[in-house]
Amino acid sequence: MQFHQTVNHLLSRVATAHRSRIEKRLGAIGIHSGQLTILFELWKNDGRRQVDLAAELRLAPPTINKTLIGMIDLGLVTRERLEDDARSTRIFLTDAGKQMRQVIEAEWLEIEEEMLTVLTETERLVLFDLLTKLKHFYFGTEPEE
Amino acid sequence: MQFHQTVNHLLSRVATAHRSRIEKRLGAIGIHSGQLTILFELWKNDGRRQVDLAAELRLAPPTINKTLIGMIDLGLVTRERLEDDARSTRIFLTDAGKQMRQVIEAEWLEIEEEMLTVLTETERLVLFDLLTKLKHFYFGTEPEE
DNA sequence: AATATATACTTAGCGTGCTAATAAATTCTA
DNA sequence: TAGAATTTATTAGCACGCTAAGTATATATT
Repeated sequence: MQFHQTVNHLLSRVATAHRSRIEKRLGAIGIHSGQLTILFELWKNDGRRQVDLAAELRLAPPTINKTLIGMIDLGLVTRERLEDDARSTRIFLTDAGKQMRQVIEAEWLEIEEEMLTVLTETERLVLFDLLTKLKHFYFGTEPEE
Repeated sequence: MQFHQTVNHLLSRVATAHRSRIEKRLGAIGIHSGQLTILFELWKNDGRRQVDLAAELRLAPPTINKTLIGMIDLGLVTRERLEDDARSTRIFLTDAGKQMRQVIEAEWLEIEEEMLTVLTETERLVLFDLLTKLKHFYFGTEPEE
């Protein structure tokens, strides 16, 4: 059988290379891919609970927790216990975390453009559509955003 | 800006979910995704040097090294110093490593099918084509296999 | 031949993902 | 209301990716 000719395998290899490239580009800014994933969520909706971030991103609670520790150290976010439920914490962007958006936005679009140089405009749209379908498969959702 | 509407972001999220799913499925067999990546290469071409595996897969030498240690522990491969160059080692599949192929082959195809249930036959082919182009971008190669 | 450079593997340490197990707080239920 | 079950965050520990630094061997240079 041709393992190498499965979407499975192709996606795996491309994904690793993709993340590696993103890490390298973000590294210059002083940030990591997992941190960015959370920043994206907070930029969209600040002050979420950890468990809600985890659920939204389909990541395990310990993953969120560990990444947040790094982000607190970097001064990107703060944590606050809820008053009406001492189990939970809310995560808030600091000014630094908010301002980071400008720089990352530019970098993110550059990465996007570079990656898509090998595709035509039509192919980009098709790829976006197909990845969206896969995301719905993995996330078990209907279109939302 | 809509970060969430970039291929970049979509690919990142899908990739994480994809790997997570693969890990879960392979876990039942007692193997991990990084190990499988190397197995794929060895099934195609046994007895490679570590540095060649790293180059072929675009992974850093320490990554290969660490993963191989786990595979040796599992009894999937063996390491042998080259006689004519004591710096290098060749990696050989054990019988266990060879026989593993049967089980994984079946599992791999199942995962492939499940993932692609959300796509039509045409979409599958298009996705394969687009991912191939991205792979060439990241790997810096022309079609080879 | 002696030194310098390059190559290959290894070790140490980090971020991102996971599961399992703990601790604390809340909510449910009998 | 007391005890049980659930929820939330955390800690510990693993695999997989990376870079930086170290060691050993091979090759080039002088």
